[in-house]
Order: sequence, then C-alpha cells, then structure tokens
Amino acid sequence: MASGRAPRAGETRAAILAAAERLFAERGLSAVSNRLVSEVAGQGNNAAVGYHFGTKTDLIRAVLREHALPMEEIRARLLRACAGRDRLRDWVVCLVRPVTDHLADLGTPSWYARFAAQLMTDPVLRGIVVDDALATPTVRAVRAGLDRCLPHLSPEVRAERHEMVRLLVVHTCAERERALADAGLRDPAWDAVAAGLVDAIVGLLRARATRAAPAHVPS
Amino acid sequence: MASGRAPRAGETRAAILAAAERLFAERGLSAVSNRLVSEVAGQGNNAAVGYHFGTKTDLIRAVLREHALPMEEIRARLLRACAGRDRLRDWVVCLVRPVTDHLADLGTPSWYARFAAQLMTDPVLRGIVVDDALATPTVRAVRAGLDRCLPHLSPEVRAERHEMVRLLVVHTCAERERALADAGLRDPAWDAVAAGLVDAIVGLLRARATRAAPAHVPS
DNA sequence: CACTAATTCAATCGACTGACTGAAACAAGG
DNA sequence: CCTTGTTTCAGTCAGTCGATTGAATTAGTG
Repeated sequence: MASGRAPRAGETRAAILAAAERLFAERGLSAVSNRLVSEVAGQGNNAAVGYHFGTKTDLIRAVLREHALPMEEIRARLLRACAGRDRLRDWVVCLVRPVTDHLADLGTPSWYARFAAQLMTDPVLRGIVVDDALATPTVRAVRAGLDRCLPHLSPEVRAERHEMVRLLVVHTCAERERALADAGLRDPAWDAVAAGLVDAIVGLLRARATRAAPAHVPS
Repeated sequence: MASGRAPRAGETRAAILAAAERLFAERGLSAVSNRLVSEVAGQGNNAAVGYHFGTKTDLIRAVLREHALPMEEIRARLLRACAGRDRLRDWVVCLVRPVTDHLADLGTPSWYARFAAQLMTDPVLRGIVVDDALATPTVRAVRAGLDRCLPHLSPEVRAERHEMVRLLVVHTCAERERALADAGLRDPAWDAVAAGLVDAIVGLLRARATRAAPAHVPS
C-alpha cells in the first residue's frame, strides 16, 4: 500500500502546485490549462495534473489548502497573544498579519495573494473558498473578539464592515504583490503593508454609522 | 455612407452588450465565449460579436465604456456640488455615489458591479480598465480634493489609502450586487450601501498612520 | 425597379481544451 | 530474479474556442 515510491510523487505534486499557483496568478485562473501546468512543472506528460489532483477545480482547491494551514497557525498564535484583551487593534492584527506574515514567509516573488484575489472574485470558484478557508474556528473567534470592541455598531453594520475588511485585506495584498512583481523588487516589506492595513481597518471599524437615508442628488 | 440601416445595428449592438454583461457577471469573463454571447443576444449567428465589436477584449472594453459615461456625468455633477468645500465626507461621496447611483439607475437585477470587479482582478484584462476608466479628469479632481482634506498623511500613505478606497468601492458593490441576485431581492437599497461605504471610507481615511516598524510576533 | 452598402447568416479553419486510455519506467518487497 | 503497485509517459477522443470567409438578407437611395 505505502510502497511504490512516496518521495517522487511528493516532489511532483509540489512542483505542480508551485507551477499552478504561479501561472494562475500571472495569467488568470481560467487562462491556464492543465496541460500548461504539467508542462511548466517539468512533467512532459499532459495528464500529470489529472493523475495527482483530478479536475482543475480540485487543483485549485489543493493550491488553496496548501496555504490555509500555515495561515491558520499564524492566526492561532496571534489569537493566543491577545486572549482576554479588548483592544480593537489587537484583533485587527489577528485578521491582517496571518496573510501578510504568510506572504513574507513565502519569499519573493510570491503569487498566493493574486491567486486568492482572483479566486474570491470569480462567480463560480468563489464557492470553493467560502466552504474551505472562510469560517474556520479561529476566524470565528477573531470576529467575535472584534465584535466585542464594537458595541456601538448594529449587527447589520458590523456584518457589512466585516465583509469590507475581508475584501480590503485580500485585494490590497494582491495589488501590492502584483506591484512588487511588476517592479521586480526584492524587498516585499510586508510589515509595512500590514501596518498600513491595520491603521486603515481600525479607522474603518471605529467609524460612526450615520444610517440617515441619503437624499438623491438634485440634477 | 450613413445608409444601410442604423437602428437595426444599434439594437443588435445593445442586445449583445446586455447579454455579454450579464453572462460575464454570472459565469466569469473567460468562461463566456463569443458564441454564447451571440446566441443569448438572439443572434443565431456565432460571428455577431466579431462583426460588431471585433475581438473579445474589444467587447469587454465596449461593455466598460457603456457605463463609463453615465458614471462620469454623476461624478461631474457631484463635483460641482462640493466645489470649494473642504469637508472630507463630501469628497468621499464623489467617489462612492457615482457607482452606487449608477447601479441604482440600472435597475434590478444589475450586473455591472460584478463585471467590473472581475475585470479589475484579472491579471491581463486589468490593463484595459486602468487605461480607460481610471484617471479621468474628474477622478483626478476628486483625488486632489480628497488630498486637501488629509494634510496629516504622507504622500505614500495617501496613495495607499486611495487604492484601498478604490478596491473597497468596487468589490463591496460587487458583493452586494451578487448577494442581491442570489436572494432575488427587488429592492437593491443602493442608497444604504452608499451610506455604509461613505461612513467606512471616511473612517478609513481619517485614521492616523502609525508607521512604527512592527516587531515579528514571537513564536 | 435596380443599385449599393450594411447587416445577418451558415459553414469552416486550425488550435486548444479536459478527460481518458494503455503501455512503459520505476522502485520496492518477496 | 520476479512480482507488485506506483508513477510517468505518449497518444487519442469529442467538444469548444476565436476568428474568418463568402453568400444570403435587408433596407434605404437614385
């Protein structure tokens, strides 16, 4: 059962995942064929992706999962660090740093942020990410801690802002990653990105909600 | 020269644009073929898109342009309304309302927001939108007015926040539009979306920038 | 009515897609 | 050495893609 040879398969799997992630980020999810992924991964065979992962959706899911665990660990660590506290900024850090620190760990260049942004924007593939990555226990815990710091907001506004924060983190990192790749920079400076994001998000969440019905602009 | 028949071509063009916008929003930009667009537009011919618009990129550009002018007009009107003023909120309204009001004008259901979000996220197609829609004179004026209200921010942080705001407006509207379409709601309540966005963005922009180098979290 | 130009249509091109197949190469255990 | 199961490979399949072509249709103009 566990014979044959494990290491070779593992290397091939990893090569395919790396090639897929890069191609997806650079050319777009649906502009990349399984053939191309296999080829770039060094597998002369066009069926390598199919053998190791199955369908294209399965491959995308695998790339996503590859990053889910490291980010989850960072989030859990940060969560322990600010347990019992009630400083809004600490909770925001628990939302931002798992992404930025993980991107920093990946080295330069990275492709995951652009990959994730496309995934979340695609009308059909987005279902993958909401089932898998979103709504993990730790994410739920962070959101709960965040809510405790925002008693002045109604549940509707809170949900609205949570979504804004999610969009902000993912797409800001993706834009930054792309800008870095275009400029060919070696120093990603993800810490600075995280700092800017945390500042902005704290301001966004603290903002007072004027739910006054806005009148149409007179023409 | 101007003979043949204009009205028929105009109707067909409009039908193709409408079908394309809807299909792009619902299924993803690259998951929709020109054939399908022609078919859904009522043109039994698979070459209708090619004849009226050229390549697929040209079609996408045409859909984008279709909405650029109305939004530009709304933005110009709002710009006149807050000329000479220096209230941050007024300038933020100039960024948000062109989108939300235009979406409200489109009626329910609308597809433009989802279309635009995908367009801006795609690694190759995003070049279209930056050339066309972004950086129009009115957008530039709004950004300048906005900057005048944010003297406490460094140029780098200002640029960072501008980009965040852009991402926030587009993707929040797209998410809302999709949620509405999924729920089949009749009342889009774009005014409420605009109010929520303006509140959040004002808070985001007012946030103080702590550019302190964040230490790595101890493991 | 005949002419002209714009528009629609049907058919086709080479290229590529995802998915599948059976055989070859491979590395272990017996 | 030989068997066993895993992995890689080359080849193929029907289907779809963007794009092009030339003929049929349409509607104004002279």
